[in-house]
Amino acid sequence: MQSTHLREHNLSAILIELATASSTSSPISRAGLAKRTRLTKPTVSKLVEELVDAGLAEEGAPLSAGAGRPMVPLTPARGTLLAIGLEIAADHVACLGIDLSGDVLSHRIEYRKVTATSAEESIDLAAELVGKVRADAGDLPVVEVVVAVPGRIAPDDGRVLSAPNLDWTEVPLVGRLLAHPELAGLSVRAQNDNRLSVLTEIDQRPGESFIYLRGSTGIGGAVVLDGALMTGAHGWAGEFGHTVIEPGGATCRCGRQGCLEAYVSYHALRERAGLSDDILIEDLVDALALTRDRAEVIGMIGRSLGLAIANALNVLDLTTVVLSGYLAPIADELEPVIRETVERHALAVEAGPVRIERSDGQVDPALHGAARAALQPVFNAPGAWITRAHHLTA
Amino acid sequence: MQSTHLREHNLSAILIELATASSTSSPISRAGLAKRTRLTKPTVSKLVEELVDAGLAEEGAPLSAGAGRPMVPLTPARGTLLAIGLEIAADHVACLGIDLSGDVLSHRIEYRKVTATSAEESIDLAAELVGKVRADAGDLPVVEVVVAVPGRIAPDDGRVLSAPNLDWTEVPLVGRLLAHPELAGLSVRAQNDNRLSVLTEIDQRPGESFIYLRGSTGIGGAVVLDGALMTGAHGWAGEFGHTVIEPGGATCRCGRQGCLEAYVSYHALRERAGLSDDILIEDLVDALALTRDRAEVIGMIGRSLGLAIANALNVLDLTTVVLSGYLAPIADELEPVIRETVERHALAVEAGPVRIERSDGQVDPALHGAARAALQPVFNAPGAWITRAHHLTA
DNA sequence: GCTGTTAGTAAGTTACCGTAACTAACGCGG
DNA sequence: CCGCGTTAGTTACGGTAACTTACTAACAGC
Repeated sequence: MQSTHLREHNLSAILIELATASSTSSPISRAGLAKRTRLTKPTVSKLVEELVDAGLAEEGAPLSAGAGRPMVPLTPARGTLLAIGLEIAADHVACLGIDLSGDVLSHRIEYRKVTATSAEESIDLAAELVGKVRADAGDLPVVEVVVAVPGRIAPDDGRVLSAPNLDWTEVPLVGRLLAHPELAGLSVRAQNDNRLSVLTEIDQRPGESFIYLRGSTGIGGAVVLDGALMTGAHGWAGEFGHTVIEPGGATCRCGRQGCLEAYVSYHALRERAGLSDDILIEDLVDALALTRDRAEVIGMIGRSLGLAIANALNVLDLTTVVLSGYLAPIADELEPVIRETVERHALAVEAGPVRIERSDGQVDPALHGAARAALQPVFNAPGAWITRAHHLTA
Repeated sequence: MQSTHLREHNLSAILIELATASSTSSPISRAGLAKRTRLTKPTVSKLVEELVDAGLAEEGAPLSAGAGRPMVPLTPARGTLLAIGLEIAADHVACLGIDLSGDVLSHRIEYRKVTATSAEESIDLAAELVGKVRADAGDLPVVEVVVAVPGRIAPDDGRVLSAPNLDWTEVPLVGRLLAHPELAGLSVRAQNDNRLSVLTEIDQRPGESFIYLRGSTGIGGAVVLDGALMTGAHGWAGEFGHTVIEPGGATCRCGRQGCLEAYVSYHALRERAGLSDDILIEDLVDALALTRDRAEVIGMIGRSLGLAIANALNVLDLTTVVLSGYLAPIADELEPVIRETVERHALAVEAGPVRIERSDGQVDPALHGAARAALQPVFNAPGAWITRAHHLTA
């Protein structure tokens, strides 16, 4: 490592610590940061000064806590920069602008059947929303734009390879977005919506390791190790949807047999119960419970998930599972079934209890996750951002 | 990070780069190290000088390669320190002493049925072997002693919780080793033998990500991400032996049903074919082929492994699988069967080919891995080792 | 022998962080 | 109400690691 990078590293460590502290517990002081980062007080003071000057951190009013001089609480600055999340989903296009503190500066959403229009129209609409959000926020410097798409994305150029729920194949998403004046000169990245959803969960559980399972039209997921999202060779580590839970079992839409999604995805559950496709994902379980015994429905979903989870736990040796999407509302019902199945199959439980928890996430985790992902450059390299922002405003 | 740690970090980076370069390709020069580590030439020169002075690196004779001044090749020093690996297996106790270059300075092995004697006797024998190896190597400063045990180990105090193949339960292995004069004052750690085996494979594939499967009495394994062994919450991430490949299937020794080990472990295969337990692990497949069609045997093993591998690949999104232990000699036969099973079940193959490879590892990977693990402190903190070694010799 | 090229060294500078000692601002107890 | 202990934060200074620039060393090819 070069000595120049040392400062950047420490600056980043301080800013991250500052953000996690003020989101999980209370604001933190310079002295507190010094303890956490193991840097000395003068060093922290100097770096914090730089962050405050650059509009990345804010001092609050001195706060007394018992004896001693009151601390000056530090928080991530509000309203000084803009990180933009975009979401293109089957039934809506949305744009969210947040600042470094995570506060929402603007939220624009347009409901429409994306499948009913061309991909180009949807992308143009998205670009339009970005323009409105930028205007709402008062033309703050933009860190990055991250787009959430329910499909597979080429890691090199942000091409959407395939997004079945949008009826998209080979759509040059990022390329077309960049062509719009609203996004000219910005850094734009595209990511799978499931992988972005988990970022909001990582915010809630800093530094933890867990398996994330999200039920939507399919079953998405991710693996988080020590607070870092695992990518894998092609960027879909933790996509549990096509884990085989029954060799030679039911045929899945992917053509294989016995996949998890062949049993507990929205489409599989709906079709096997003979329900119409007008039914909303979040109402699915309630609707199924009308046709059959609710315990039976929950049992079936829980056992299928349990098998997939058990194998994942065996391979990864983790102890926490977080249920999200349409699984979150029924997490408490599912928990005993999943637990029983996991304990029957997973070796890991011998070492201690497995925790199956409900995600208490945002309304739209993919959109929020995208916006949060768009903040990353600032947290990873505050110094670089400071010089960049300086050039942008000058 | 503190500025004091910067030097240690760079020293470590240089030493590691030096070791990987001289093991994979040819020796490397100061200028080459500067390019790889992105440090400047003067910085590298200074740090290399420190390594050479401390007996961690060696200069070779100048070597001309085309135009320009010939480079001075640098290699890890040989014969200046001792890292000790111990192995306690069902039929032998072995000790291996290597230096920083990986050269074997001494190898002592005693064949005996460890189950036939008490745990204490075996540990005493191991300590004795350590003494001999230290004498063989000429009383060099010892970095660390790492013990490979086929069982579960308490991470805090090196107690063996259970080692079925040794008939051990609750054996204070590290504690008793430390009580011997041959190991007085040394740093001693115990680790599972499968997890140590993979270290030799990591040496062969620096920086790669892969799944490692080792067939011995059970099916052990590990997950390697970017050259780093994944640990998991309890240190057994990648233990594929108890992955469920057939819900409600054959009963395993662990009490669960349908585990991989219930199908393709040494004991499972041997017992189902009605063979005696005198048969060696490496001869098992040949012996099975006498009772049945060889293709049938290979097919059965391959399909079972394939299911477990497919699920692991789905979860981890990796592309390389390395077969080791008794699986290595038959890897070429297994490959088509595993490939076919994996391609039928794994989603990851859609993005590219899955490579199923044979480990061309050492004769005794666990022992070599243990010795290599005992080198780690030097690579991780060369500066700390230098001052420590200075104290030891003074 | 000249030139271009690559390896390595030397001297001086920059810059980051740590140490030590200070001031600031509080609560508390006499 | 005034010191005293305590915690927060700053100032001044020094050490040290790495970078910059400029050099020498040693080769190949013409």
